[in-house]
Amino acid sequence: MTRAGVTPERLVRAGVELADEVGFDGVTVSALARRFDVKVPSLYSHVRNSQDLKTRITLYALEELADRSAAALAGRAGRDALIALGTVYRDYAHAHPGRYAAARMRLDPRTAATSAGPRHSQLMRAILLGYRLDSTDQVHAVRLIGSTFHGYISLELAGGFDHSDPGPQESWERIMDALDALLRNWPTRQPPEGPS
Amino acid sequence: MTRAGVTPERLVRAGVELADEVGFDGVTVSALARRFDVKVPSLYSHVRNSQDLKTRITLYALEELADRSAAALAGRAGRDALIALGTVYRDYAHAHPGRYAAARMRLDPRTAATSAGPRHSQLMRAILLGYRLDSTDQVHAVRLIGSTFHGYISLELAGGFDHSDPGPQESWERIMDALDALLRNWPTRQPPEGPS
DNA sequence: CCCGTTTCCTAAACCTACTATGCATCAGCC
DNA sequence: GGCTGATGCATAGTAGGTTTAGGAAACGGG
Repeated sequence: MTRAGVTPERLVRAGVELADEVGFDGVTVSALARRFDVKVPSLYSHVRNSQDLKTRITLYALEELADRSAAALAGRAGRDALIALGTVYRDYAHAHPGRYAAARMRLDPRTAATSAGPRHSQLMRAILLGYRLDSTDQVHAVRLIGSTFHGYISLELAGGFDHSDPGPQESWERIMDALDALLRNWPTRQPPEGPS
Repeated sequence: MTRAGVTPERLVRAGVELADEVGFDGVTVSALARRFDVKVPSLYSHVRNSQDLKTRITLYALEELADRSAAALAGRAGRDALIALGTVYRDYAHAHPGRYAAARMRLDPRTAATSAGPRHSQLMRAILLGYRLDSTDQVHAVRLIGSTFHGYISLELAGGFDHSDPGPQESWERIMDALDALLRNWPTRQPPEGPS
């Protein structure tokens, strides 16, 4: 009975790859045990339960995505920064759909606080430095950008743009343009009536 | 052995309610059988399998949401229409999170084509009649609006805005303002540099 | 009233999560 | 080199999910 060499770290790594192959929901203790050629209960020495496993995968994905975001944002501001961050998210979701799904899983507040989540908020906020928004508008703008990024990626991955004409890449670029224009010209309050 | 009176329609209705109570993922044939006080295999006379059940729930939710959207859009245009549609989506997601999740499930192309999905596209496009966009920009604008709506609702439901200050209602209103401003002033192409 | 259809059942095969428990192996110490 | 304790992995078993096969009982039309 030679040992398979299971460790929590290797489990998470394998879980991350499994997620990209079969989807985050397909990450089960059983599937992971098969991958290690080990019986299911053996994994419970290394991971508390299925939830714990998924949480670790989520934390891994959040870190990885935050690292890539930080790298992409270095030295960029305004429109460049906006597009760079959006592209990192979108590329990550395409290359690693399981990890992207994992990164969206809700964490309990205590775990979330020590995750890379706050780093993501920081980075998102950094984009706005290139645009002149007062501090209360910044929160709203961050939420708008986050919503649009996530919404677009989510719909695109779900195949929502598959059967209509302009490719998703073109729409993405136009939407980045639109967001940039919006941030440069953020409406002060209830905008006036009539044409511009 | 008095009959329980299970029909596909009643199953879907119950499944829809169950989804709102325990989440769309919690809709299982077993849970539904318990709700009807009937043994699990009995349901397989009325529904092909678990996937079929979920598809039917999705179709129901898509219809219902399209009906509400159409009602809300009647007689409205431009900014009013934009906010009305967004509010319908968001209110629906809050009141019926399970149905909203169901409505986002991917359908196979054949089923999708006969679903209320196309109606949703139509309604979304109708909003843009109040704004002057050329037809290629319309597709991009529809995708932007859809992404932002879905992204915001998704993040809000996932608790993403729970632990920071301005309430989600305020951000939502400001984002509707921003979208309206953007649509009234849609950037023609790569926008010029420099301040506005 | 009786027969066919429908509705629901039991039984059983197979998946996943998880717990309890036990044995084998490895590291370190004498 | 052999003992000892911690660790790695296994077997066994509970519990709940999906699904198929086949059978009995209720309902409804002739």
